[in-house]
Amino acid sequence: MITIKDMAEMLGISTTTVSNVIHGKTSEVSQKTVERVEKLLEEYEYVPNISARSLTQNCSNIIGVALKCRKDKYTNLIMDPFFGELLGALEAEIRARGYFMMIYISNDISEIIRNVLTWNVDGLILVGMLHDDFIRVKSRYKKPTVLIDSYAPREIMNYVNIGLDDEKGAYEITCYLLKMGHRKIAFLADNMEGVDYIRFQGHQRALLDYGLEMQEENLLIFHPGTVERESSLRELYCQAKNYTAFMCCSDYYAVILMNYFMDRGIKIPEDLSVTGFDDNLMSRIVRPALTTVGQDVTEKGQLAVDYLLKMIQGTEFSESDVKLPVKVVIRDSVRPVQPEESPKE
Amino acid sequence: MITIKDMAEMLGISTTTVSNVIHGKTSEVSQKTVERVEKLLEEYEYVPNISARSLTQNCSNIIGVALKCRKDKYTNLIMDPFFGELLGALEAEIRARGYFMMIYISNDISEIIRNVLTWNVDGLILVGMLHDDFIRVKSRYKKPTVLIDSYAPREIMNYVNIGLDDEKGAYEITCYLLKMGHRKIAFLADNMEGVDYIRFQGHQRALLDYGLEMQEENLLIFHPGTVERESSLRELYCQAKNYTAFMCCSDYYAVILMNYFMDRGIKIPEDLSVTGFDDNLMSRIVRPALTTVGQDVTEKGQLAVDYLLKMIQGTEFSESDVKLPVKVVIRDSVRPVQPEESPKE
DNA sequence: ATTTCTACCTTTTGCGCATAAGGTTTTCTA
DNA sequence: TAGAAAACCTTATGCGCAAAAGGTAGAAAT
Repeated sequence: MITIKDMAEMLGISTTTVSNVIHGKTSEVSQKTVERVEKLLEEYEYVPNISARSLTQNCSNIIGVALKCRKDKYTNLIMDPFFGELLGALEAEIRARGYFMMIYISNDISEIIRNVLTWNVDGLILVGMLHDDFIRVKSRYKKPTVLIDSYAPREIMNYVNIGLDDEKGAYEITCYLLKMGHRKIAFLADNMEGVDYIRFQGHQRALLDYGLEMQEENLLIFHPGTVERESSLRELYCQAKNYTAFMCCSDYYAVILMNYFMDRGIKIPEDLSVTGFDDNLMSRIVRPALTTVGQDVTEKGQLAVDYLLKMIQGTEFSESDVKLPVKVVIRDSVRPVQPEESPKE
Repeated sequence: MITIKDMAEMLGISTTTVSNVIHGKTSEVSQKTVERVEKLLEEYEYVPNISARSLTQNCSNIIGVALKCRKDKYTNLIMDPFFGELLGALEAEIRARGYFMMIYISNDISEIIRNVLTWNVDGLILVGMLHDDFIRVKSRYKKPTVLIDSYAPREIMNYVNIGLDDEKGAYEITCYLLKMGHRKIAFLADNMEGVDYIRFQGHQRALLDYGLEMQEENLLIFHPGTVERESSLRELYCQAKNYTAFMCCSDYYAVILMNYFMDRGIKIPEDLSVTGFDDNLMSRIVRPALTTVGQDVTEKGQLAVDYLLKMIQGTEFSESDVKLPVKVVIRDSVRPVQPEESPKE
């Protein structure tokens, strides 16, 4: 690793001059000197030491990305492909903008913030956080922050939230189910906060439009990491006969459930219809292909980075809550049903 | 952000004393002073500035992870869930060991190495690299490096390679197909380098054991990012009738292909058997569930980090090529066939 | 009573970089 | 031809931290 000082000594000039060449301030350096320095830069493949630069500039060029994601408890694998997809989109955009990406897969926001401060990270992207995740955050945190698919108290930090029009997505896919004749619909969610709650509201609105009311027993909540358990799935299986359709808040849940049911003889969509949310790779790959709510993950990632850099660079903008459009993607996991038809055994 | 200097001034003591308390060198500081400093550390939530520490220590506590992965060209999404799974495993282990993780999704190793030097990264984990990826690397690169599922020239860097016993895995799954009566087997790979080539060798060995020889036309190569194309899939579809089984070098390829075929009326496994490699989430979720070669991704990630830290800390060890065990996971995508039976139309 | 030791501090230095401030020349302007 | 300006340098400083080296008391050892 050659340093500016090394090169300055080799050429018998000052470090300032070398630094000026590196930063293209060639108006202050003679053509001849520029060439001599550039030759060395090439020859020794100079790369700046960002730690040092970060010290003087008080910024690091790092963007921290924190994922709270469905991660297998024992194996630590990221199971839901949605997160991988999003990560790819974020990474591409962050790099394209000349920044570095540091990731944390955790939902301990205090820990994340410690890391962020430690590294003097320029900005933070939080994915999938809920209100409760923020309660342990003591200090008021002031770094530029963008949330994706999250729900946070406004008091604690100034942020832009990038999400989907979840209410509309849930409304529309519920309408689709209703239009297909379904009346006994189970709503399967991670929790009753954050995006899942918004989706629930959309679901309810659709029901009301059809003169139905949400019954409490139709709301099935399985916290992250529990739906995969045999016991949870068996419980769902036992309840399946009460419904003609399951509306799930993620493709991941939908697919897990669908397979468990199918393995036990429930025919989908003949006996039971299932819908997802996200439109990730899985929904296209399972059979029957999953009817779900589609989104543009690439755009989500790009927008997140875009707003974050605006905040970092101090560009003015007014949005603080961006809702990306959403559309129902009809595939093969829902079949029409006579409204009066009761759920099959 | 409070600094050591700030606190030293507030207490009217030197920065060294504060630093000593922070590092637990309390034998050099009076109990009373220790307490005064600790009170401030708490109160102002001191976090060290790692950029500064990195400068003095000449190490950064960052581990760089570079993925060369099947990424959708236009959307930049990471499509193969295997990478997400691995990323989760790596992140957990890296953090558990007190390091930070910086990721690059790219196959431009020169660029990666630039980043690594710039950040003074302590070590590097490269995933899925091939020999050719290294040709543009000019300088001899000396940082501790662990490769996962890669194939690199030994001259250019000193590394530990973590992989699977690919030869055995391919051998065994081929034997399984042969035992089931298959004789016309297509071998579908990303390329003829790296792990895919090793897998090919295992495949060939199995064929030889059964007195068969690999026919050139049975080797189907689709470079990353091309197999998803309609034209590639159609080409495969046209060739399908020549085979009774497709052996794929990844679950991703297998699943893509399976679905395309099934959508066009080919019954799997009745008309055609398919096998994968990796055993990621998809293989469990598709129907028919995919018969594939299983591995322990968590262990792969843990071992990679483990060896990397050994290299970083200078612990002696002798391995330079670790092959993790592999086992055939039999599911539902292969059916027995009469050896004399010719491929179905 | 002198020396040695220990407990507890501080001063100083430097990591690599950026930049403010300060020099010379040489060239231009009035 | 004096004075200003431009062109091209250098010196000095500090970011936050760690650690080597250098104190200064008072207690213990000789």
